[in-house]
Amino acid sequence: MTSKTKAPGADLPLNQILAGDCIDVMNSLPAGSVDLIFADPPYNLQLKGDLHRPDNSKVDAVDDHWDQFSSFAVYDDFTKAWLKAAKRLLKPNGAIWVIGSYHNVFRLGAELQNQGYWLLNDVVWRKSNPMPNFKGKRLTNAHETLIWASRDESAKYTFNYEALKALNDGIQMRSDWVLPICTGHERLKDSNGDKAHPTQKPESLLHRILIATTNPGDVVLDPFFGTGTTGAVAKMLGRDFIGIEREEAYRTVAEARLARVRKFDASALEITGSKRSEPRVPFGQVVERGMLRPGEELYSVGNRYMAKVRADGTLVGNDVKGSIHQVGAAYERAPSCNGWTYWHFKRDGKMIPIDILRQQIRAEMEADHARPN
Amino acid sequence: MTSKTKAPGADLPLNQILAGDCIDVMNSLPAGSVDLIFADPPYNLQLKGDLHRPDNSKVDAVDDHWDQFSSFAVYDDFTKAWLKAAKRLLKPNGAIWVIGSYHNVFRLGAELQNQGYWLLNDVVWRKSNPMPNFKGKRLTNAHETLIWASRDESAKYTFNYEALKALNDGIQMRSDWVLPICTGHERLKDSNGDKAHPTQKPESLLHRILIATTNPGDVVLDPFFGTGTTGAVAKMLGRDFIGIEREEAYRTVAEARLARVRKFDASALEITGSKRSEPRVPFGQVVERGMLRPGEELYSVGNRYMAKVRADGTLVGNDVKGSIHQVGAAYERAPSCNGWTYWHFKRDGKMIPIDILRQQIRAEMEADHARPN
DNA sequence: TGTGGAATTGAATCTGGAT
DNA sequence: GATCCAGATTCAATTCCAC
Repeated sequence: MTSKTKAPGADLPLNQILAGDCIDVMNSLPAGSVDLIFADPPYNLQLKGDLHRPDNSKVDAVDDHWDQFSSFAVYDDFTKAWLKAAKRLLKPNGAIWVIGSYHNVFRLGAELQNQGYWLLNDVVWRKSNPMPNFKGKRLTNAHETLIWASRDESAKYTFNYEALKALNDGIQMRSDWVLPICTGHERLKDSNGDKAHPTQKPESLLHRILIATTNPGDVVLDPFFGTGTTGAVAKMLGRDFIGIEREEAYRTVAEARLARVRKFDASALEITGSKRSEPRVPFGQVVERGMLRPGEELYSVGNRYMAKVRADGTLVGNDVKGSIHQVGAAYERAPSCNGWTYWHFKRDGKMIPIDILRQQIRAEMEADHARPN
Repeated sequence: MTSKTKAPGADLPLNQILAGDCIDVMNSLPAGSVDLIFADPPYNLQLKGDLHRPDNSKVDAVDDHWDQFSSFAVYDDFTKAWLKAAKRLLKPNGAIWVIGSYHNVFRLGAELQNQGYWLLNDVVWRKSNPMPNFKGKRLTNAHETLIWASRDESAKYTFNYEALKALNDGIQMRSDWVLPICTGHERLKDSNGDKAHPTQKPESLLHRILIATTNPGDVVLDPFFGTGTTGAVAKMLGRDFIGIEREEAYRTVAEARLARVRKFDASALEITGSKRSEPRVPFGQVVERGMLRPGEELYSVGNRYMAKVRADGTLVGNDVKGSIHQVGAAYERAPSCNGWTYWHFKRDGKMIPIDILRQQIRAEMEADHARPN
């Protein structure tokens, strides 16, 4: 382990996991010594009873003691304190990433602003495989929010624009990132075979963050280190890290994990490869976008049947309601039907298949993806 | 314009644009009279003199000298005031949507929580055609954030789950919505041919919001009405609206726009409903009507368990007696069980779920209800 | 060893009406 | 307000297991 010429404090405990409360530990480190902070603080979930899936299995909820706060005021005090300690540690051109859900992220963002951090972007992690909403009472909670902020308005923060553009097939990176949640072999297990940490983040997320906003040799601090995803990716990418973790069980898992990591593991670079396939277009989008109006009549192939569009993107015909596919199948007494090619709308006396509209939407998406700059 | 019997205040100024400051106007309206609020508040922190404290005290100009902290405080005062006025207007089961970007949305969300609104989801509007980032210094700002919250934790808010699922081709709607920004003929122009409003929202966004969280006849308030997207979509979808707008120029454009809008057919506004709203059928009715006889045997899913029907509509199995749900739950050692789909009876050697019998009874009730007297 | 179907699982503020 | 209880409710990815 070499001391860094860039670092003001040569005594910086690099590439280690420090035990203890993150505020105390941060305050013990030299000011202005860290390039980037990644922080995944407790979300302050306020869960009531148990939640069961439709098959009656029980959801393994986040009920850990470290996520319990008695009020927003207590949570805000905690947030104020660690953000203040974090700011002191940042170099003048340093930056921070925080991640949260709607339970806590508004409080994080507001306090960042209050303390004079300068918000650069909010970034949405769109989960490709989120947990569904089992009770049908809300929207599927399919994303988390990250906030990227520099130490203050004058900071000359690091942003590797071209590297991110390259990661995104040559198109500039947007503020919404589609990445899968952490599952499979990447998900660390404890000795019982249960998940070692309830909220382990995927390496692909940290990979993108570190590629975007650090350079090799930078010092990355994670005050809520958990099972050490930040440290693992930092090590792979040739960045130095400092982890802080209060729970001994997490530290143990993280130490073992870090020992297994190899620097510049080429496979890490392939994690975020983009998949190109024809995107699914729900018929409802055609209605929402006003390409067809609720009440408008659609006609079947051969003009034998008619059905009307409803505001929720279903069709209603004679005694039949349902999707474009279901109503088509019912009329034809067929087990299935491709509604996109079956149904037509009239324009200037001509019958036009609704698939034209889907192609228009796809063309827009394609044009957007291919737009230069 | 008809007065609504549902509304507590028959003097509610429905389907109009009210001129004036939104806080003053909201405070002049009767409490508990609005089903849904959609709010797109200004997020300009440069405060071009258009924000003032609730007590109307003059705010020191911030355009001459950037003072971040005082400007946040002023913005927070403004947010507090209008959210408080909004909460007073909501019916007990009412809800609110607010939209913002990273400049203001964290302050909005935190204040919603502070005031006791109950956050239901944060929703990401993922723009399919955002403005690119020209300088290459940050990520393309390709989304805005909406927050959906009920008036308080106990509110029985409206959520048309099945309709949204239909809009999304049969898969439950997620918290990230991909919709294009408002362009083309939908984008309103002023007499110079310039865009009439800098942040006109697409009708598709309001369509989804109103389908999701209102029913026909509901009262929707927009305190920052602008060019009236909320009113236009509300009118199309058979909802009543109240708009508040301070700027005469926007009111003029909105009035003209609303005059052009036509309501959709009633049949087109019918949406896919929830099973919860179907009438409850006691299992005892199945026995009373002779569809199953006392003593008849029912078999569980997978044919593993058996129970006998008793004359009072309960079941008796091995050491278990009770409702179809209770006996099913006991056999499965599950916290609950839907007996209607769990139990099957035999006819001609085939296993048929007893839910078929419930559907027959419901169909009879339907036919009976529809029969003219 | 391959393949197809069943089982498992993930940061969750996840019911509602009658009594 | 607390309690009881009918009965409605899931998507994608991975792993496990039977054959």
